[in-house]
Amino acid sequence: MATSARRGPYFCGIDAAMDVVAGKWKSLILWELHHYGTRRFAELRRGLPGVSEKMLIQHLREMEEDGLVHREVYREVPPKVEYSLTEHGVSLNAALAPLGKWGTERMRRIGAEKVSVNDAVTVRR
Amino acid sequence: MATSARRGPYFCGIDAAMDVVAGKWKSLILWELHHYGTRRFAELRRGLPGVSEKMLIQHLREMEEDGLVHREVYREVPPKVEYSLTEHGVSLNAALAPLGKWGTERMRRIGAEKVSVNDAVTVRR
DNA sequence: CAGGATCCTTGAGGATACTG
DNA sequence: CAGTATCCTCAAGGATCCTG
Repeated sequence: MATSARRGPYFCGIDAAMDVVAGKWKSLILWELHHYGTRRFAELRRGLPGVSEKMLIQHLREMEEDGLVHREVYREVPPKVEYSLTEHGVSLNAALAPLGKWGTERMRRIGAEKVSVNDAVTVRR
Repeated sequence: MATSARRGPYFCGIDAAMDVVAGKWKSLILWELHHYGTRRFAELRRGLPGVSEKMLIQHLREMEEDGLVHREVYREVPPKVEYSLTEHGVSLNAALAPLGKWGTERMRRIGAEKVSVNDAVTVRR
């Protein structure tokens, strides 16, 4: 099994929350699922420019295991799987909002660019 | 120079904030400095059981560079250096509060332990 | 006391190819 | 379409020793 959250022991609440949010794309997945309500695998893939299939599925599995994401499988051909947030996922997303605001403000302060879709793939150091 | 924040481009505000908070001990340093107002190097070291001197100074330097921490040097013998939060550091700490609350709630849900001082050194995988 | 300088381990994340 | 399975890179973090 791939790496998931430690599930403690933790130094404090932030430590416990970061444990679940850590991972390059998790906060983005959270945002995407919150924004669209429900998303298929390929849709998420397109929504997160630069993510590999491996990392996407790995993060989704971990978030499912951590009770943030619900995975709904439709037994059809071709396969169809829909991801959505659980109530814990929704509440985590809400708890992240102030941090997001702070970050946006910081971007303005230091004059940081937003990543454009075209160079998204090569953008992260 | 050791690794610091990317300073963009970012996908979103959370991305930008996480960039600055990432690092194993940064949120703890933030909390410690906020709680005590001002702390010396050795005091921080004792307050963060398990941190190495290298990581502590590295994180402090990065946080200083990112405008979160103020470093005050007293030209005495023996040396004395005091660290404190800038107003940006204080506001970041405030923005982290809801996440901390969420994490505390999660710890309660999954029955995670708080790390005790004695096993703190060996606790993180 | 408050760091610097080095060397080393480990695991997150990436690239690529394959499958039910 | 929605994943698996491998192999590989690279940098965060740890251990240890040294210094103004």
